[in-house]
Amino acid sequence: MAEPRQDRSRVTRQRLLEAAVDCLAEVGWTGSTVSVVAERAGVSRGAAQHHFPTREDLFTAAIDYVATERVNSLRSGLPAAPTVALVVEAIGEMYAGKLFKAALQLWVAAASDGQLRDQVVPLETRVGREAHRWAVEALGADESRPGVREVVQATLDMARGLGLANLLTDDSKRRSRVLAEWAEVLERVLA
Amino acid sequence: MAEPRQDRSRVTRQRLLEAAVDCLAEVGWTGSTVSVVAERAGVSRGAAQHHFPTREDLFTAAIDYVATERVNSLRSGLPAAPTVALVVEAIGEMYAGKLFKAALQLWVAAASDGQLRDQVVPLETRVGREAHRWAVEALGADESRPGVREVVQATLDMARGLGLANLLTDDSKRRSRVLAEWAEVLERVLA
DNA sequence: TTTCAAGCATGCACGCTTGATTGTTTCTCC
DNA sequence: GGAGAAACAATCAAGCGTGCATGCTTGAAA
Repeated sequence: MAEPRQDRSRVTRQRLLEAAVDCLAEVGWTGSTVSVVAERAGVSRGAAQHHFPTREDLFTAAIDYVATERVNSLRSGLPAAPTVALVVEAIGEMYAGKLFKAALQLWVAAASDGQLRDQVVPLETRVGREAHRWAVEALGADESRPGVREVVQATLDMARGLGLANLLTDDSKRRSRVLAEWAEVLERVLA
Repeated sequence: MAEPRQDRSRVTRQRLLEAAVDCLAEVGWTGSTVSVVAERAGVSRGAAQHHFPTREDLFTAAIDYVATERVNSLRSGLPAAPTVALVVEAIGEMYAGKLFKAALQLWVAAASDGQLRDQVVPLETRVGREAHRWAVEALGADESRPGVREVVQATLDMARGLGLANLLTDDSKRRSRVLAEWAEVLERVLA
């Protein structure tokens, strides 16, 4: 899809994508109808249809948007004094926000939709790789030592699990306790 | 809902519930229409409607069914010689099967459906509690020691995260490596 | 055996979403 | 300033899922 020429168009397009992400996080995949997204974006359904002829077009773009935003939030989020505890906490936050909720909806929808799956899987592996690299760097981990790579991955997987637990109820208090304890264990392992 | 009088009825009802779980795991929440579930169960749509007048009735029963099945699979799954590695592996399996996939669909659907959420949350907390108790017992962990409780929870959360990663692609090889490494760490922590 | 209720099957109407078509406004470039 | 394209708005037909209403079949009790 070519880059639009008018500024107004770019704005509308951007608003549609952001609205799509918001809707994904709040009303889920099937709840995010074109009408709902358009209304949230403050544009008419016809306008949405102009930019994205089909619903599939809209959400393939939205999936890309979610992936890049998640990577961006990684890049800008490295704490100044990266103690292990702070890094672990940051990883926890990464799987607790709106973007994670939106991505979760996409994963689950993609699990039973081959078309969508082919869109989501490559982007998700890319995000996962970036997150891993970020974590290794932030933790100052030496991946050449056996087991270190797996423990870093375990940290990310645990954060994902905590994020999932945080989906239905506010699990932040428990998450903090678990992450704090994990940070101590992780620090000993990495030392 | 009263217990049906005829055996045939109980069988049909059971088949519908099992089909509902299968469909949840395979085609997702919105894909699991009454027609699809009924066809999979080998009964007509009318029969399904007789047992569960509305779709909501069907899936409220299915949610209960999933919860009890998950608890049952816990109870029957304790390894004979519970080394830490075996227990961790068993926990990993727990979040890799069909029941987990079905439950995942329910969680995500419940995230944007207040009605469903009220059904799912209490059952899920119960399953979580059972799983935690089972893990503590199987690991022989001493929860009176500070931090032990959190580490056990972290193990379960990590398994949940790994299960999520296993949703779109076959992640079993990576999971085995991560779990094996974590088992070693966990053993040292619990000692 | 008869009878009646439970179990089961079928068809229809309603609401919703999507994608296409057509008409209207706004911007850009000549 | 005007022509033409891009952006936006409104309406229509088609498909799908649900719920209801209506018959038919089976089994158990009198």
